[in-house]
Amino acid sequence: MEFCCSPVTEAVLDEEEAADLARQLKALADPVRLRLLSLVAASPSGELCACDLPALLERSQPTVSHHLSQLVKAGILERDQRGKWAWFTVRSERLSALATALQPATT
Amino acid sequence: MEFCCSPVTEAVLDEEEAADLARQLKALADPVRLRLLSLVAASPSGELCACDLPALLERSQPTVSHHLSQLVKAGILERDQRGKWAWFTVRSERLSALATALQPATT
DNA sequence: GAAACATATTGACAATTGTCGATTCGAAGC
DNA sequence: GCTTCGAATCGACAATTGTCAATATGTTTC
Repeated sequence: MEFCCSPVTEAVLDEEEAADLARQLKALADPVRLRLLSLVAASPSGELCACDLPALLERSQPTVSHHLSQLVKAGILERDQRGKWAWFTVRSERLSALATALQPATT
Repeated sequence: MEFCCSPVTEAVLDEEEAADLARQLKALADPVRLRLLSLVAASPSGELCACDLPALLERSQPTVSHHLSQLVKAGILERDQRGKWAWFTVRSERLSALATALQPATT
């Protein structure tokens, strides 16, 4: 599963490209996950401990864990286990690839 | 409902921004709608008649109509009724705004 | 206005999703 | 090895979604 996809406005997506891009966009298309992402991205150190997220997001620990794994599975967040805590960072290049896929052609 | 949102990586999204951005991304997060979008965007004239879409997408007419209205409601496509046919164009500025919302900070 | 045809709406249904409580897994420290 | 505590998984449930067949709406032409 590599960096998907060429801009949607450039050429007609085939079924596979469309499915792949849809899968990644779906991972982002949830308010809790978007806030989660922005919390990690905007944190001073660029990383956040999972332990702080239930309070910040006002969701239960299992729910937060579920959303975290969705974002990791989609390649948007990266998980790093340090001792008993799990830390998360944004994979900017993946986010950037998605932004490019949506960017209209520079015509 | 205006152009949403500032980049997710720039500042922590509040609930409302997150919900609005999620709503728009959700409109894109489907393979049929992504192919639909790319068909319209990549068409030589920049527009496409709804009448051609069921065949191109291999979906029933009601299903295509459903997806079209999702994209229009999200502000990503624009509908133009000309006689008995409905023509669709991409609202590039909206797509561009979404791309910007995902673009990581230029750090 | 009646017929023809393009598109939207309705109704139904299976599949997926977001959520939480309860439980399990796993790593540190004793 | 046992305890502690952070995080993942399980089970359940309501809500949403993608799909199509059937029907309705709207526009053009006769």
